Amino acid sequence: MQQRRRQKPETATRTEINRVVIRTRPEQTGLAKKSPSEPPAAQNAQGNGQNIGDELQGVYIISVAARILAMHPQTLRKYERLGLVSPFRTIGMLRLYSEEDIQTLRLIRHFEENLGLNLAGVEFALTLVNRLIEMRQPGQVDEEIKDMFRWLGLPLDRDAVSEERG
Amino acid sequence: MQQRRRQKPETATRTEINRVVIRTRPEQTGLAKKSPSEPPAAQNAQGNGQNIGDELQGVYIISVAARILAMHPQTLRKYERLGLVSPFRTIGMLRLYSEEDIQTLRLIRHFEENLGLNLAGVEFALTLVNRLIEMRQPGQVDEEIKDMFRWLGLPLDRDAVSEERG
DNA sequence: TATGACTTGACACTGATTGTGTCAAGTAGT
DNA sequence: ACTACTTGACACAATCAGTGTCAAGTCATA
Repeated sequence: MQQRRRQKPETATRTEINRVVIRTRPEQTGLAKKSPSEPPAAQNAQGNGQNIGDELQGVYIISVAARILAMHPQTLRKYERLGLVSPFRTIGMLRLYSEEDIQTLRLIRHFEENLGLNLAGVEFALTLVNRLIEMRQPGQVDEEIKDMFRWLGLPLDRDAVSEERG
Repeated sequence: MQQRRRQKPETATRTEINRVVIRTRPEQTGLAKKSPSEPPAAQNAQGNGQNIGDELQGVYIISVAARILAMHPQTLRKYERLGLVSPFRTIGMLRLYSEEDIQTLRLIRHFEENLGLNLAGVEFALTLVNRLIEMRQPGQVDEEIKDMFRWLGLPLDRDAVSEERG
C-alpha cells in the first residue's frame, strides 16, 4: 500500500552464475526452516529477461530475484537487513535467493499491498504464519487453521508458501 | 513506536454525565462481541481528574476516556473512523466508551508501541485476537492458543482483554 | 430558557516510515 | 585484465500517524 514508483533496471542483466561457492545461511526469520543443515539443492542462478515465467528450481542473485518479483533490489536488501528474509551468501557475499526465499518475498508483498501492513506488521504476520504451520503438525484443529490461512490470503496447501513443494 | 508528543488538555474536565440517552452501537470491529443485543449496563459516565486510578465500571465520554488512556481525543476519533473501536453514541452523537472499549484501546496501544504495528496491522492483530478467542471455545488445542496469547502480549485469561471480567 | 463548557467533524501541520535513486569500492566470470 | 554486477551507505520523495485548531452543535446547570 506504499508508493510504487516506476523502477529503473538499476544495473542490468547477469544471465547466469555457475559454480558459485555457497556459504552458510545466517538465520531464518522468514518462513519455516526446512532442516537443520541445509545446503541448497541447486547451485545455478538462472533467469534472463526473455523468459521470466519459467523459473526453474534454483537460486537467484539479487538482480534476478528482484526482476522475478518486480521489486527493487534495494528493497530486498532492506528486507534482509530487517531479518525478513535471509538469502544464502557466496564467499564473495553475493546474495542467493532460493525458491523458498522468493515465496517468502511474495508473501511479504501480499501483506504489504493487500493488507497494508508496515514492515513490523509483516514480521508479525510471518511469525504468525510460521506458528500456524507448526500448529498444523498434529493434525488436529484443521478447520480453524485453514480458516486462518484463508484469512491471511495463503494457499490452502501450505507447500506453496513455505517449502518442499511436491 | 510513533512519536508521542506532549499533549495539551485540549478542552478539559467534564466530570459527570447522568442519564445520557444511549443510541445503538453501530458495529463492532474491535474485540469479541458479548451478545447479539447489547444495551450497556451502565448509563453513567464517570471520571474526574483526581482519582483516575479507580475506574468503576461505566461508560466514559471521550475526554475522560482519553485521560484514562493517556491518549489524544483526536486519536480516539481516528480509531473509530477506521473501525478499530466503536463506542456507543448518545442521541446527541456523543461518544461513550465502555470498559470493553477501553480494554480494546489498551490493546491497540500495545500493538502500536510494543510491536510497532501501523493501523492496518492493528486491525489485522485485533481480528486475529478475535479469531483466537473464538477458537478457544471448543476447549481443544489450548496450549498452542495460549502460546499465541503469550506471543501477542495478551493476558492468559482472556477476560481482561475482552469482556465480562469476574 | 439562557449560558458556559464540552464535543463534533474537518482540515492542516510535523515527524517518522518506507521505497527508491545514486555513488564509490569490491567481486564474478569471460 | 576487463566488463558487468553487487555491495553498503547516504539522500530524497511520498505516505502515514498523531496532534493542533476552528466553527457549529450539544449538554448540564442555573
